[in-house]
Parts: sequence; structure tokens; C-alpha cells
Amino acid sequence: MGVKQDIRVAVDAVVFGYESKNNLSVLLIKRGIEPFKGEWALPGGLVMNDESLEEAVERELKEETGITIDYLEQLYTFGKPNRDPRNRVVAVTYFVLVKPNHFTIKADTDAADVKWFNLKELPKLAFDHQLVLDTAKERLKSKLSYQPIGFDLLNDEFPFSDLEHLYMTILEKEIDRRNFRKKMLSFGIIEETDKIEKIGSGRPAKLFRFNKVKFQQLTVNNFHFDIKFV
Amino acid sequence: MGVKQDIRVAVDAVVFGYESKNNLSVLLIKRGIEPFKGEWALPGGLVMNDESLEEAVERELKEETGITIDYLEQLYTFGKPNRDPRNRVVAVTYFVLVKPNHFTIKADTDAADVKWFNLKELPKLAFDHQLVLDTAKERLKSKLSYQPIGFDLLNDEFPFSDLEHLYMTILEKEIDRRNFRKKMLSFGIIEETDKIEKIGSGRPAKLFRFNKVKFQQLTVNNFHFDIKFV
DNA sequence: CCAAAAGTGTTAGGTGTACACCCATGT
DNA sequence: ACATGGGTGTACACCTAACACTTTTGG
Repeated sequence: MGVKQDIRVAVDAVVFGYESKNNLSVLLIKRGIEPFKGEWALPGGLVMNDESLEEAVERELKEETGITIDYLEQLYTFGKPNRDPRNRVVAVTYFVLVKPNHFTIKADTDAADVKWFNLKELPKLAFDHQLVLDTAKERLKSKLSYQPIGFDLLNDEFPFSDLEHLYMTILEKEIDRRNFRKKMLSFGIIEETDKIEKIGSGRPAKLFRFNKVKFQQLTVNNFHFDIKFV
Repeated sequence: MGVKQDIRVAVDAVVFGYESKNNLSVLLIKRGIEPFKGEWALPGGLVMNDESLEEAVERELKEETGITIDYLEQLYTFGKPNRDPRNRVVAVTYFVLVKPNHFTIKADTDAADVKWFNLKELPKLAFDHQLVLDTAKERLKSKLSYQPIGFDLLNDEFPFSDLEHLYMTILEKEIDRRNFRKKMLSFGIIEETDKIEKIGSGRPAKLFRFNKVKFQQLTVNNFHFDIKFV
């Protein structure tokens, strides 16, 4: 049957965070070891023999970055020979969202440094991680329109304008505020709280909350979240 | 750094074919070796050291089934420990479509037998392949609505009713023929040929053809294939 | 002339899109 | 009173969904 298989399995994560108007970021670590020592890369590492792929991602993110995961799904598996200059490595990549609340970062163990980078100000990335990131950006962009994942990038209670700006930032287009609000509210999955947030100038904003339970009930009854713009 | 990693990487393919009204099938092979010897499983096998994942799927499908691939995309990667009773195996699975023209099967090498199974009459599957198949069915169902993949399950020239039946079979719902035809034709990506097919009873049908080039041109100009039904 | 499947139009209701002014607060 | 961002309504165009009869062929 030919030569014994000699391939490693790794997991890598693309972690997105959103802070304010036009500030969509991704979490990177500065590599402490060769290859690509000193360059920036996606958090990740080899899978251990007895853990699942998801457990591996969660472990690596905890070890390397200390963030709390709000949303996680498998992204894509990259397996071309020569992705890694040392051995052949097949990388199962994951797509992760984090709410601003959970941004807290601790740089302990094997990562020399951890940092959020605005997507508009990225450094050169190690390995084929730019390709992975581009794949994740596409996923984020397309999922935003047919799944309520935007709420995993905002705190539990948020002013409506944050949601608007989030959509405009990710989709990279202008959206009519009135139509956006109307459509979003028409789903009946967002509820008004009795709180009000005053920051900076202008009229204070009511805070809203995503009702996940309501969304799941509706989904069972054949409701489809769908919000598109020209 | 603990114990050396001991994980194998395999590829498996879910190959769909469609023949006639309500006849959506998947290609399975009867396993010639342990474990699960004599049971039915998805075609697939271990990845060789110097081939890409896609090359591995293509090689396995050629070796084991002899079909011609019309559409291929990565499906999902299954990596729980204990999927395989012998070693830990991470399986990168692929989603494949085949036109009726390309159904030709040859059972040569390591597969004891190859066979198309109607999705309504499936045997028990080896490993976690039922889960893989279910994932592929979902993918097929959802992609059908926003990508023109249905045409990769029909011959190049097809009567309109085949397309209708294909959609109804996969989506498992009744669709109004008049509205379906109107909407499908309105995209301008299907053209009439001057051929006519007479089979069985009833009025003979014009044959149509999917214009892929036209579709790609439109896609560049921000056209989105989208065909949904209540 | 009957059976079988192909082919075709209209209407009403709902949804998407475009668009502009008033409101509440801090300075 | 002014600057800043929050909050709201309407009208028209377009698309969706519901629905039934005629045409062409073979037996």
C-alpha cells in the first residue's frame, strides 16, 4: 500500500470582533517559534490525539488568547502539500465571533504577543493565513444576510445604530437606516429594553436585545431570517 | 510537548445522481475489508503524502467507482476521536454531483461492489457515514435555492419538466409548474434548443440548456440566482 | 376520442425601495 | 440656538402566489 501516511492535523481560528463604527477586527498572534518566527498568524496548533477538533480550537484559543467564544463554526479545511515548510499539515479552520464584552486578552504561554488588528490595517500573515482570513471574511459577509450572527459581535444590549453600522461595515455598503430598522424589527426577534444609553452628543438611544429563544421558536415554524440590500 | 500526534487523514465523497422523477440516488461501495466488511459505505480512503485533498477524492472515485465528476466542493470535516475503530481518522468529506450521462460504473479494485441507492431505500451505513450523508443532503437542499447546481444533475439538454421534478424531489415539496418555469426562465440563463424529446405518452417536450457562460457574466454584474418556494 | 404530459396569463396582495423631516439631548 | 445623532411614515414599483384551460402527441 505504498509509504506510510505522514500528515499532521492542525486547527486554526479566525476570530472576529467589532467595537465601534467601522472597526471590525481579527485576533492575531505573533509567532514565538520558527517557521515565520516574529510574524503574525492566526491562533491555532496541532490537535491532540484524544480531543475533538472543536476542543482543540477552544483549548488553543484559551491558551493563546484568553478570549471567550460567543460563536464558533467550522470554516474550511486547507490541505495542499507544502502549506507548512516543515511537514505536511492539514489545517481545519474555524470561524469565531466574540462580543466586545469578551475581548479581554492575556498573552501567557507560547504566543509572544496577541493583538486585535483592524481589517483595514493588517500585517502580512504567516503560512497561507491570508487565504484563510479571506475565506472567513466571505463567510461572515454572506452569513450576515441569512443568519442572525451579527448579534454575536455586539453586547447583549445594544443601540440600534450599532447594528446598522455593523451591517454597513461588514457588507461594505451604505444601507438606508429607515428600511433597515423596519425590516429588522419586522422579524419580531429583537426586543426593546427599558434602558437608554447616552454617549457623546445627540439624542440618547434606546437599547435593544436579541431574543434568541423567540428566534429558535420561529425557525422551527419555518421562519427564515433574511436581510438583503441592493 | 506530550505524545507524538497519531492521526490519519482520509477523504470521503457523497456522490449524488438523479435519473427520473423522484429518483435521487447516492453512490455507495460495499466494503471488501474490515472494519465493517460487507457493509455499505461512502467511497473514500486515506490521503497520500504528496497529493492534495481534491486529488485524493478524484483518485478514489476513479479507482473505486469509475464515474465522471460534474461538480465537486468540500462538504465538512469530521474529526471526533473514535470515528474509526482502528485508528483516529479525520475525514475531509466532499460533495459531488454527477449527470446521468456519467453514471457508468466499473467495480474493479478494492471495492467489492458499487451501487446507486435511491435516497429513500438506503441500507445501514458504515462508520458515521449516515451523518455525513445527512450533512450532504442538507447542503444539496440549501444550495439548490441559491446556486444553479441542479444543472449538474441533469444532462446538458433536458426537458423543463425534469428540472421541475428535480427541484420537487430534492426540496420535498410541491412547486407550482407555471410559477417555477416563469421564474427560472426570467433569469435568462436557460436557453431553448431546437430539439424535441418524445418519450412515453403526452405532448413532446422542447429541450433546454443551461448557459453557464451567461450565468457567469451575470454573476459578475451582481446577479444572484435565487429561487425559493413556500 | 381519450389519456397523458407540455405549454401558457392574469390578478391581487405583499414586499422592497426611495426618500425627508422632527425629536431629545449636551454645549 | 445649534450641533449631533435618534426616531419615524408614505407612495410607487415590483415581485410573489394563487389559480385552470388549451395544445400536442400516442393509443
